[in-house]
Amino acid sequence: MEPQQQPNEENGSSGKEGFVCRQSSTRWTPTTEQIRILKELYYNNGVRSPSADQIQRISARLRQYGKIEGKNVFYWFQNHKARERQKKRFNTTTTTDHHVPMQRPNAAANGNNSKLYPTITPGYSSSSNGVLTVGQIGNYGYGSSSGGTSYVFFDKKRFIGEDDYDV
Amino acid sequence: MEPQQQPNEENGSSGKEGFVCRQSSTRWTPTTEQIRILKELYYNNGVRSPSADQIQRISARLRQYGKIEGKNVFYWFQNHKARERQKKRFNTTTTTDHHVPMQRPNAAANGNNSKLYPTITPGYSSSSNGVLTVGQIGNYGYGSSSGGTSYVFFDKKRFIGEDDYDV
DNA sequence: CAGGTATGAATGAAAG
DNA sequence: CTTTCATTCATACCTG
Repeated sequence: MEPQQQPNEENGSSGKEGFVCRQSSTRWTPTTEQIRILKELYYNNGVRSPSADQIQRISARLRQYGKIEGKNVFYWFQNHKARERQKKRFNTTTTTDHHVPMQRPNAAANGNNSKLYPTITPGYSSSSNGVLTVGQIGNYGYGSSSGGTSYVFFDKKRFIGEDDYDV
Repeated sequence: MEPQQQPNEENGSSGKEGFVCRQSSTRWTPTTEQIRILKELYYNNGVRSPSADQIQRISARLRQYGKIEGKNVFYWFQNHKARERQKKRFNTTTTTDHHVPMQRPNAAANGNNSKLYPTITPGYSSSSNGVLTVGQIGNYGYGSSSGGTSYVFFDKKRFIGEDDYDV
């Protein structure tokens, strides 16, 4: 289980792109160094959904160890978080019965299960840049701020939930 | 970006759209035709945040190719736009440019103004509806200073409740 | 070579 | 508008 492939770390860093011929055409295959750093960020720093700003920085750092794009980082965190949550989802009600133990929750993998997320490190969040998304930044003139702006105004609930069905 | 090969594209183009095989999912699965049209609208006509009127019309048109609801169209545009922006965000550094470098809604429809979308005509179209579908131009519909009340007044129930009142 | 699993990528839906 | 969640597809890679 968990056949963590160890494709050497030659991929990009100092090795050659010998294998690149095959993989480059398709999806990104992270190197062990990249994975290590990503996990470090995830578990150590509590980074779970990095902002665009952080993604840029992370991908820039990881690029030292191999080809990588911003979206790779983005997806990695998305998936990692989602899968962790997904696995946990199984184990909710009733602790007695749970057959098909396909895979134990990686309790030891991260070790910090006790506290789950070691805080979000309240200090670092907005450290590097001060972008902070204030509503809509790119308000290019077709501003909606004045009138009935977004759809939220007309009852999102109605729109989606459709609780009411008047004609 | 969209190498997504939709394995089920016959959702309505070449057969009964009743059931595709295994579409018991709650989630809308657009057909290739629907996607093609949506992209056409997005890129050719610059439609990015269609108004309620437009949504209704678009969904009606797309319904020919498969089951679809207004909210699907709504979400599609929202997602498409958001993802395009987002992708750009972690790839480009937000250096310089603080002054409306924006993409105009691509009025380039000139010459390409085929009949694909019957109601997109730049002027207006006061048919029975009299909805006035602003196609391109930066004003995405709710720019009217006088009649800007469109949103708050339109019937959202139309989107979801639009079972088959049309035609 | 076939099968299974882990995981990158994509996107619909929705929350904020 | 922005961000996140959930689900699914596609594929790399391990295993027998």
